[in-house]
Amino acid sequence: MQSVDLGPQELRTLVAVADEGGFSAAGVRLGSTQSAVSHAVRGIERKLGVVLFERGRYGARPTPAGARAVAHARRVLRMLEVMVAETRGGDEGTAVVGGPLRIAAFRSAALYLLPPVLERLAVSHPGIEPTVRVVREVGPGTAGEVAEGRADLGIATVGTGAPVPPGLVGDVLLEEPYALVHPVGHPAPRSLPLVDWAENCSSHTRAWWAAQDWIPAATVRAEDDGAVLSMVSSGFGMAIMPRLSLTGAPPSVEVTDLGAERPTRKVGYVTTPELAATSVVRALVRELRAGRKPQVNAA
Amino acid sequence: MQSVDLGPQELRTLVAVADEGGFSAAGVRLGSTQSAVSHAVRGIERKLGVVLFERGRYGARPTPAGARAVAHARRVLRMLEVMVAETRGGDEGTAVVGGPLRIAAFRSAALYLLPPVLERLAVSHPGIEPTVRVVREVGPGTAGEVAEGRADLGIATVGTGAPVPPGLVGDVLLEEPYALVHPVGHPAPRSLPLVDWAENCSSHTRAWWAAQDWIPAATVRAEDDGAVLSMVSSGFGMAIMPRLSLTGAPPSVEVTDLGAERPTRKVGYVTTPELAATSVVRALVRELRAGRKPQVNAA
DNA sequence: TCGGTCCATGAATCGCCCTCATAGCAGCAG
DNA sequence: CTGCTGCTATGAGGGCGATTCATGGACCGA
Repeated sequence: MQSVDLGPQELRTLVAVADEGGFSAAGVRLGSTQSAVSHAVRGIERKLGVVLFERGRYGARPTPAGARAVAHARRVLRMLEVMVAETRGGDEGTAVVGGPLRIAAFRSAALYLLPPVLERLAVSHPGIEPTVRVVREVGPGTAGEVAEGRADLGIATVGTGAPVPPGLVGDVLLEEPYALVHPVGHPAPRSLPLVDWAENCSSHTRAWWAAQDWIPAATVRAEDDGAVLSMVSSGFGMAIMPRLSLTGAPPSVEVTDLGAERPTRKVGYVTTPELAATSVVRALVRELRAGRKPQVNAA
Repeated sequence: MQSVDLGPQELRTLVAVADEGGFSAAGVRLGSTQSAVSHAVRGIERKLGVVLFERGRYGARPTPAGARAVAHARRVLRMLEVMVAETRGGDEGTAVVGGPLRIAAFRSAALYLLPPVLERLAVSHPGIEPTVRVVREVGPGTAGEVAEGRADLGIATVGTGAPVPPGLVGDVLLEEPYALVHPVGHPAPRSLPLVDWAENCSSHTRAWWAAQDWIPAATVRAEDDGAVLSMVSSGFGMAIMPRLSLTGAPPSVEVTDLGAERPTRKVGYVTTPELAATSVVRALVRELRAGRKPQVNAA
């Protein structure tokens, strides 16, 4: 109960096992051996008094307690990194802030919303090295990536319920309208099949659809919003898409506003509480907010 | 530049040196020796490439970089604690939350605002062991305690400017009026000397004083609000005090409302972003908010 | 100059963590 | 059933980092 002390190497071991799905692979990843991993995991489990991984012939899977431990481990490791970076760099404001910054974003945000923001960030804070990872906004989505410690900040669509998931912090950046998109010059676009994609959270548009007096002739599913747009542009169908996904729309499609009652969705950022206080994340959030107004209007 | 790995013992060493103000005392606190501390600090400084403490004959004082490192170290250590606790205990909600909870509060909050809240907390979460430390609300005050990692949550008077200091999170719990307090039955209380105390943030009352057409005959300073009240009750003078400080006022004093234009002050809680996500802190905040309305009315 | 308080330093030591080698276990193919 | 191929578990031994002990140096005040 006293010697519960988890060192960075132990934390890294937990993360590696969870990521690699097995002790042997984790050993390789850590540049160490399977035996070391086995010893370490057993030691940690003994210290905590909890079984963290279910061992099977196919490797190791985290138990519920193990999953919690891994998520915390990732965060603590990240904090240690940040601590080193912020201790070295002078005081925020008087000196350079730098280091890696892992962003998780859904496809259209990564393609159209982030680039100008990151450009400004590169100017104001050249030391920061952002990496953007595109994540499907289904299930836990980008917020899940952040909660699991795999990303520092996520760009997420915020649902109608809680603005951010419990245990995380964040804010809404912009509210964007959905619009009808169809092949340019088509005489009766509403007669075309509706193209939809898995990520498209129908909760935003459901109320609007219910109020409509027409239903689409057919519905086809595409891989993602980019594919949807490409199908529409080739004349195959029409779609109801958020403005952000229409940023790079080719001239072969026409975008029609849906009027006053059009559905909208909110896009925001999510981060962990401990990272929200760090200067790298703060810098990015500042640029995100700075781009807020223009983005909304430009949409 | 690669092997930068700070273990829990090293982090604890940093914290101990900062707290104790010297290597020798830190060694004692850690149950270890001065030599170990010296070696450890030197090693950390070499790893980080930064001098963390100024050594002098009087001991060791943190450099600016050292202060940052210490603050981060406290937070990381706390995160490790939380990690252990939340990994062991089942999922929040399905299992008991428990463990120590360090609260910093100014005097009157500790005496009158917290007790009923902690009582409810003890009922709803018997596993939590709160400790309350009374902190002078001057300089960094309770928020400083939280920022420095010496407390998990602080009860603070929120100034007119930012609701919470940068890097921290929190919210306002109640807004309470100031009132005139004087010896019971005194014919002309305003002719008595005004008793004031160092903690009393005059920014709340300054505007009100400026609008008054009388000034006190004299001003004397007392140690704290308790001493002020005691001086007033013994007939020595009168005072302008927030309601919270008047909760336990004896019958020998009389409280007079200051009317519609009376000054008020806001009282809130402050915590670090990473602790705000913790189940223990969340439990306390829930009880604090639950007590909000009744407290305002009862005041 | 002495006695006290600090921190610094070098060599010896202790303990932890890792490696190596090996064992155990489950599936699968013959 | 046997041998092969993934896994993980385990015990013995070694290396290296952390701690200690003993000492030295700097500074201050009496």
